[in-house]
Amino acid sequence: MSEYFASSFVKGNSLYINIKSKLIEDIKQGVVRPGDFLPNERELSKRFDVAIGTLRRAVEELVAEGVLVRQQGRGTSVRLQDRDQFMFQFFKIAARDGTREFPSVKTLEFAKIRAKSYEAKALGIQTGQTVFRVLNVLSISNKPVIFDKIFIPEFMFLGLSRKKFEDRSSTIYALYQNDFCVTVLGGVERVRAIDCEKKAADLLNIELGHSVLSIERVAYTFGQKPAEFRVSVVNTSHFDYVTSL
Amino acid sequence: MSEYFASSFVKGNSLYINIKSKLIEDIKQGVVRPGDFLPNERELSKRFDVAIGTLRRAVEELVAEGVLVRQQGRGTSVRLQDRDQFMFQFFKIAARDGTREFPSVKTLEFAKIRAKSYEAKALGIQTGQTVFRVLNVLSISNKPVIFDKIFIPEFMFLGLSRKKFEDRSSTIYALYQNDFCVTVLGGVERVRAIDCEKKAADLLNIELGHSVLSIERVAYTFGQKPAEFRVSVVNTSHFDYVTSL
DNA sequence: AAGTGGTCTAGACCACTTG
DNA sequence: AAGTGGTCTAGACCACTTT
Repeated sequence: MSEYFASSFVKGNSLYINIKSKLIEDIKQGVVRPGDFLPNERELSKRFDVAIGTLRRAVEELVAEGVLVRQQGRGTSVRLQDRDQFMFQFFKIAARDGTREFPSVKTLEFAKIRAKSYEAKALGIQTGQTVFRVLNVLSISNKPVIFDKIFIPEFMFLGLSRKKFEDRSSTIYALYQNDFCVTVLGGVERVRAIDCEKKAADLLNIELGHSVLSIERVAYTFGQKPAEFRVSVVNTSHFDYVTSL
Repeated sequence: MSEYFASSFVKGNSLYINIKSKLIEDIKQGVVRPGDFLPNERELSKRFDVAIGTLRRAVEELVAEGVLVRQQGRGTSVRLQDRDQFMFQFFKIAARDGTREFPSVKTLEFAKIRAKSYEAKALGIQTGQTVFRVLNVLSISNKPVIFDKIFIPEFMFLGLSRKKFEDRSSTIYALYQNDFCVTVLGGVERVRAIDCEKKAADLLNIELGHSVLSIERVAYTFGQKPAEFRVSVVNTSHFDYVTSL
C-alpha cells in the first residue's frame, strides 16, 4: 500500500468539492492506487483541516460516483475494476430468463492503426492519430454471442501489446486500470438494430442479414475524458440488453 | 396545496430511514400531492423530532430516488411527472446527431382485456386479471418511429377510459400520477433486435422483416411495484436508443 | 479490544428566490 | 427583508470487522 499524502490546493466552489478534487487528483497521480485503503476519516479530516462531516460528504459523493468503496469496520479504498464491478456496470447482456454469466473472450486481431474520422470523433482525438484496434468474440456457455471492435488511443496505453492484452488476469477494464492507470468510470451507449454483415455473421454463427444489435460505447475516465470506443454486435436470439431507468 | 401532517410511526433500522418511510407514506396516501411543497426543513425536523441533519439525510435520499425535488430558496416539493422529467428518465430515443425531441403520440386502440400469462407475469398479477391495453404510434418530426403496446392493471387505474387517456394534458406518466395517484419512479428495460412483423411494419412505414428494436419495459412505482408493462418496436434507421453507464 | 465507517445531534452561517 | 435550502462545524455514540 502506498503512503498517502494530500495533494496541494485545488479550486472549487464548496469546501467538500475541493476535497473531492484533491482525492481524485491523488488517484489520478497514482498517490493512492486501486485497491489501496485511504487513511481513516478522522485522520483525513485532520489532514484536509475540515470537519469530519465535510470530509464524509466528499467521500460519499465519490462512493456514489463509483470511485471509492467504503466498508464499515474495514475502511475506504479506491475501487478496483474487477469482474463483479464489470458485470454490474458494463456488461448488460442477460439471458431471456434473466441470468447473467461472465463471458469468455477470444482475441482475433490486434493492430496499431491510424484512426479514421468516425472513431477519432468518438474518442475526441484527431483523425489519423495512432490507436490500437482489437477485435474480440465473446462467448456465453461456449456459444459466440458478441463481436467487439475496440479502439483505444495509443498515447493513453503506451506499450500495450497483443501479448499483454491477451495475458491479462482479469477484465479488459482491470487491465486498463492496473497497467495504464486508466480507470473507466462510466460511458454512453447508443443501441440500434441492424442487419448483420458478413464478418460478424460468420463469427457469431448466424445467417447474413439476421437482425442484431449494434452497440456503440464511448467509455470515459476522470473528467469525462474518452478512453475507449467500442462497437459491439450482439446476437439477441437468446439474450437481451438489460438496463434500469 | 394540501395541509401536511406527518403519518404515524413506521418501522425501520435507522432514524432517517423511518423518516423516509413516513414521507413516502404521506405521498402514497395523497397527504402531500405531486407539485405540493413540504414544510421547510426546520419545521419538518421539529415535527419528526429529529435534528435537521437527520431530516436532510432522509430528504436527500428521496431527491436522489427522484421522489422529491429541492430548489434552494424555494422549497422542497413532490416530483411532478412532466415532459422534462419524462424525456430525461424514460425517453431514450435520440436522433443520430444526438438531438432529442418530444414525440407526438397517436392512440390506435384502447381495450379492456384479460391479461395473458406473458403480460401478467411482467406485471406481477394473475393470468386472466383485467388490464387495459393501449396501442400507440409515436412520431418524431411527423414521421412514425415507435409502436407502443401498453398494459396496465385495471385495479390501479379504476375509471380510465379512452377519452381520459387521449385527453390528457401532458405525458402518460403524468396522467397516471395526476388522475390515479400512481407515480412511476423507475423501470427495467430489455432490448433486442427482431425482424419487424406486419402490423408494426405497416404503422412505421417500413418493409416487413426490417431489423427493428424491441424494448420491453416494466415500470414500477413505490416499493418496486409494477404499474405498467410496455412493449415498444422502434425503427432505428435514423434514431438510437441512448443510455448512460 | 481496537479501529473502522455509520448515524445523529444542535447549532451557525451562506446562497438563492421571492414579495 | 424574509424565507428557503446548502454548507460546515465539533463533537457523541453505535455497528461492524479484524486481531
